[in-house]
Amino acid sequence: MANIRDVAKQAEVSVTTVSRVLNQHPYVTEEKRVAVERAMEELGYFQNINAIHLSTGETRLIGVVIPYINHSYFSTLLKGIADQALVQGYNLVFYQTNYMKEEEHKAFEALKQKQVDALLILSRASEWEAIESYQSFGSIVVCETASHETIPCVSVDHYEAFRFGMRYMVDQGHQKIGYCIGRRNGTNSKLREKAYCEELERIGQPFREEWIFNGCLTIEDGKRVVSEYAALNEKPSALLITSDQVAAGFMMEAQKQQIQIPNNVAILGFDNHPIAEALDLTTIHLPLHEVGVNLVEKVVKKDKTSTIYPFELVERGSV
Amino acid sequence: MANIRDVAKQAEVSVTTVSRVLNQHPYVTEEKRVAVERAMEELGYFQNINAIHLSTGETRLIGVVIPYINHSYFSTLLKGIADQALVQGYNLVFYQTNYMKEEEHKAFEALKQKQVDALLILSRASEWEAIESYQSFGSIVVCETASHETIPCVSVDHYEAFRFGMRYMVDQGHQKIGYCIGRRNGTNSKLREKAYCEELERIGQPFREEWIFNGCLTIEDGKRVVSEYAALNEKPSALLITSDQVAAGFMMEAQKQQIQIPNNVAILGFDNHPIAEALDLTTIHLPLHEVGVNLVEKVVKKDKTSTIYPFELVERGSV
DNA sequence: TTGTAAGCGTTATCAT
DNA sequence: ATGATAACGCTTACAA
Repeated sequence: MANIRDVAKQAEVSVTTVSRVLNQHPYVTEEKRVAVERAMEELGYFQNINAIHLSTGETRLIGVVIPYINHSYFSTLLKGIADQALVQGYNLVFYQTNYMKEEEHKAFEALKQKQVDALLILSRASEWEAIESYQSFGSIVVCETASHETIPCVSVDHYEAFRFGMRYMVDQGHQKIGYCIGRRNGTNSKLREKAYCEELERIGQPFREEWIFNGCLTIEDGKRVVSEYAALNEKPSALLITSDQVAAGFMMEAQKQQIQIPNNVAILGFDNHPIAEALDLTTIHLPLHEVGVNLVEKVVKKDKTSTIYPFELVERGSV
Repeated sequence: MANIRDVAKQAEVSVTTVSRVLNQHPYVTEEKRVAVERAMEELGYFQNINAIHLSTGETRLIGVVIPYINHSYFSTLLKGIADQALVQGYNLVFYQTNYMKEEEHKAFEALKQKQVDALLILSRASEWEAIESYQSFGSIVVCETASHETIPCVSVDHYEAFRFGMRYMVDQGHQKIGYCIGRRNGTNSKLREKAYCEELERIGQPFREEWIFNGCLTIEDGKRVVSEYAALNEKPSALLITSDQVAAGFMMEAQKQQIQIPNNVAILGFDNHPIAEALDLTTIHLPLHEVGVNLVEKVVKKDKTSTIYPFELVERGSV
């Protein structure tokens, strides 16, 4: 484990000179450079990155706060993040939180302790205030529709997307509309609930608690919803499902139970995951990969502005 | 940015004492502990983790080499890894490689430079020799069936699983069997090809290149294979598909094209992803979450042994 | 039980 | 162009 001093000694130069060739600074003669390079070779020298981190106060590491690491929505986002991190020469450290504030807190502390230069929060349980109090330790960007005064956000406009979905269903002649949501008390979800209520009001329909299916994240959840739906006395004729995975689970199970889509119930998914095309599921395309890319760009540039990405309806056969 | 010396001064103790309370060492009186804690409070002190890393030579970071971050097989593995890392108090740094040796090399260098304490290689393009040459810098575990002399491996027995799948198809009366594979030249894939050829020989069937579908990773690939299959003059009556995602893509597209499963072609998937149950896909269950957990346990314990996990047939309606 | 001081391996400032 | 030397902030012998 030779260090920079050993190399300097071996090459008969100062550590500064070694550091200079290491960092390709100008002002070092070809002669010395060669000597240093030979010494490094001979000693099998390599840099200790932690010493560099300590000295520079930078790590070129971005922390990513993510509830579930193998969830289709998040892993699409992640792909964009990872692709762009590669481009920018950053590495990623993952903090899988399961929406536990305690785990999110660990990520915040990592920023504070300079384990990472910056933080990307893909979804959160913590309050804005908690995040705000850590901003002085590094750049933080949140993947959320809500725009905060001082914390930059990048996301899709989930409120508008949902409202658009509602109107689309109404335009197709539906009045009795329910929906499936991942985590009802999440920020984006509250936005969607707001859009839902507003549209219901607009078309003069009552709010029916039992038409909101909560905890919908996976294919299995979609299957479960079919049973819940089937057990309903009064059934909605249309369902907005905020994840194509869940919608897919619903469709596959519905087929088994002879529930016809869209005849018995129309389905609108969100994401435009490949599974949607395979199942001929009408869905709202969300540019998640681009959001991921932008998240990294913003956090690296320390860009304090927020960006909202557009969504797009993809009409197929489920509505 | 107060440091440990500032705290020591403020509390009127030595830095060692501060370090002791920081690391909850014994041999520090309640009185001093309180004084130190007060000083830390007053100064808003927090540790700089890079200094700790430099000093201890440890980071409690595990590097994960992964080809694609949003691929169902890998993200299931990842979930197990992340869950266990949480338990063990390690964080994860991701090196998404797209199977580029150059990117894998970066991860190896990170280990060498002590950016991470250990490395988990979920799949690789690099040679064994390359990996071997980095073993002296930290614990490395590879997720692969092949057992290497000195490099510990944890995986499912892909050879046996595939062979079992072949025999199962044969037992169900199939003689004309093809298969879909992700990356034909991967280690696990070669093992599967070996099993394939051996079984073909056993039942006296010729090897048909055109019955091997390569590059099958996603739902879309499964769809594509349906077209390729449909275009075949002589068609296999059974297909082993080494990923449930691909199998799902195949099944959904097959249904559109009125190809009946299992009547026209029997399908056997691998993984037992939730999508398999939803589609009534017969599949071979691979305990990927457990593999992920074991990968972390092994790398943390510096356990040099290899472990192979059992698989299990899940019979449903596609064969 | 507490403290002094020597690392850990860099980078960066300031001379020369 | 090159080099001393002081940070960076912590841990850990060793001494007391």
